[in-house]
Amino acid sequence: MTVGRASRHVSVKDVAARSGVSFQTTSKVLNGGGSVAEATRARILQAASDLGYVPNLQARSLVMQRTRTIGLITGDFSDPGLSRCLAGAEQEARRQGYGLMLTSMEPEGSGTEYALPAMMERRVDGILLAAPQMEDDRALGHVLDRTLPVVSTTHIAGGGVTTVSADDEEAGQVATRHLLEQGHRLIGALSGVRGRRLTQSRLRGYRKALDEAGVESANDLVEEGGVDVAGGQVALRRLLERRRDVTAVFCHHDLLAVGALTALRAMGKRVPEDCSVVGCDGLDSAAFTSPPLTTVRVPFYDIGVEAMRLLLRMVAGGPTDGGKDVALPVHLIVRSSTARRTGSDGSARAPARRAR
Amino acid sequence: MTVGRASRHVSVKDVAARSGVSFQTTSKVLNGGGSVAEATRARILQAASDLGYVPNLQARSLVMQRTRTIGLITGDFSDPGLSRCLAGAEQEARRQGYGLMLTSMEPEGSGTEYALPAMMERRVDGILLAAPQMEDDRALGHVLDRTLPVVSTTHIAGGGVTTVSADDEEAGQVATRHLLEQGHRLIGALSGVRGRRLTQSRLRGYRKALDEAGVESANDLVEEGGVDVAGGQVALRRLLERRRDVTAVFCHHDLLAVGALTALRAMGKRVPEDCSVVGCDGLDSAAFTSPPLTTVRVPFYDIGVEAMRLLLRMVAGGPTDGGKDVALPVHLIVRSSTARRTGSDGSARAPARRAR
DNA sequence: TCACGCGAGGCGAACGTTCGCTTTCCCGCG
DNA sequence: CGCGGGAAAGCGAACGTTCGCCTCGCGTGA
Repeated sequence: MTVGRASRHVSVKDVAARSGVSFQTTSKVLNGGGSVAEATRARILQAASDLGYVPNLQARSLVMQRTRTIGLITGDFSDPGLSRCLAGAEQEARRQGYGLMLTSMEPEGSGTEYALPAMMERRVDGILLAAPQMEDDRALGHVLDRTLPVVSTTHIAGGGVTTVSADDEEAGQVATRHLLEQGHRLIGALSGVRGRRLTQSRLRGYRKALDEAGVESANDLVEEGGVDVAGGQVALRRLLERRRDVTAVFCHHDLLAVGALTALRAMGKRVPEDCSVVGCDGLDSAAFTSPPLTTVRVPFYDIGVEAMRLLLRMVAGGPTDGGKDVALPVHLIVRSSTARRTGSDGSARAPARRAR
Repeated sequence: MTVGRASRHVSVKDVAARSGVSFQTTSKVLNGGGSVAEATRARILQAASDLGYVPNLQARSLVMQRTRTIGLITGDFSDPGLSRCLAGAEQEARRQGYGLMLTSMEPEGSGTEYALPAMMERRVDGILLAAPQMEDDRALGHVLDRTLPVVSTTHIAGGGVTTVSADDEEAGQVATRHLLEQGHRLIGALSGVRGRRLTQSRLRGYRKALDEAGVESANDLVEEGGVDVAGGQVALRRLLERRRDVTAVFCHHDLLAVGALTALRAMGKRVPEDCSVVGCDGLDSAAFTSPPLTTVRVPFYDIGVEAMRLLLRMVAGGPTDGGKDVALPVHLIVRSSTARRTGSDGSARAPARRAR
């Protein structure tokens, strides 16, 4: 039950008054600069702690022309991958003593008009973009102030923006190779949202692996699954309607794979005996599907850390090598949703290796 | 390839110079205050837009003594529930024109020493706490400046902090009642982290429902499952070792339920024929377990919205009715992991009602 | 003895705003 | 014709810092 307005914050002047020096001297002490007698230093420090002095970063930023704050523009953080990435970014920023201004955008992409101005008004030192849905938002890429350091975890329309992400082509390739090694020759794919860079890369990896092995990579082997489990279900159905002889499916992300798993079960097909399924992303939950999902682990957390690290380096005045693209390695996690291709009998069960 | 440091930001003085008035007049126009001739107003506005003027919120905050910024202290946002809640809070803050300073804390609870000062230095107008792991952090509750509006989504040790959360007791009660209605009489529970308020509330609801029905609620019917799927698996095993005649289990959250599901399958038990399972939280993924999980939906998003709304009301100077507790309603979602208790034959399959 | 140097601290300005008060000017009314 | 009043704009101060430069006084070397 607080009564009135908060009592005024204590400022450096208050501390100065209490220790009998000018406020500038106080400032010196509190930032470790200048030469101050040991006695007065101690007196000031004491006064500051007595009064519970908390420096005002607003004022400091005003004169320093930097806020030690990074703007974080993100999409939907219910997305497990994104939120891992955010966690990494946040932790790294914190480690380096930076604050984070958070804005998210609606799935439909609205919010750009709000997010950018909000960050600019607050004079953030740099911007970290982690919003897949705005990779083709031309306005954004255009509006983005070129003088402000920016790093993105997705490709940005205008180009020229530094990017940190996973090696998505490799991901597609690794997943597909795994299926090929298991003897599969007719391998379908459930893709993510068609237009996205991410989707294109994973698709490219998939095709590359097939080509390497001299195996068919027809267009009607890939079906767009979109973004969620339900999308995976209908995509798998459609794929199997067209090509019922498919023995393995590469899903562009784990949610699609979950959809595929449930759809297959509903159709009375056994996984992996009748059809192998491999996912991508390596969500925690993928370890607990039935059967546990073989997937390609994407280091979301590290992407966040690395992106933030790069951004802060740019902020600190490092070389603004615009448009540099960093790709982090991925790796396969073999569980039990994939197995050697069998003849008509479903005898061979155990997959090659296993991991958690 | 940007060359030097960013060219100075354009300030209200620059705009003033360009339109031939004093900067104070410019300020007047830009905030809509005071009386200014229509002609000059237009001229100033034009100049501002020509120059691409962006107001400096730091400076404004300095004189206004408010930042229009809320500090958000959160736990692990990989937690789907938490991240939904954050999404709600973010959206509501944005809607009301507030910015968000984000800090998260490590699972072990470290970070408090960092988070609070970081927020105070930046002079946030209020703090939204959404970090389950620090509900028993005495230091926090104590340190928390009583003059600063604070709302939390979990109980805070010191007390006196306004709280917005779900009606967790009701959740436990609803879930358990559902099982009772299905004819179950020996109902186990897999609890969350023992010490937590949340766990205690759900447990209380569970016991209340059992008592109402005059059914046994022995202590050895509840097993601590902790926080993740793996925890759910071992907890279920332990529970069934002790009481193998249990026909239904109430899990304190969906991850535990997933663990229970996989453990039951591994033990060769069918769900729901041999054992019904009901979860809690209503995560999206619960719709895609096998079988799809009956669960109690917790309105995480709304909790975020409501908490932020309340906080902003306090910030705006509304009554600081300290320690008020808001509990949002929950509701049952019936899927196929629960069914009527059967005799020894597993004939009755279809659950009462279904929903997605 | 005197100038010089240096340690300790103060002073003024600047950062980009908002806000209240004053000045100027013009118009209308008594 | 004089005066009050209101619209339009300017001015000064304040918010809480940092920073460069100045001043003071004391010890020291020539």
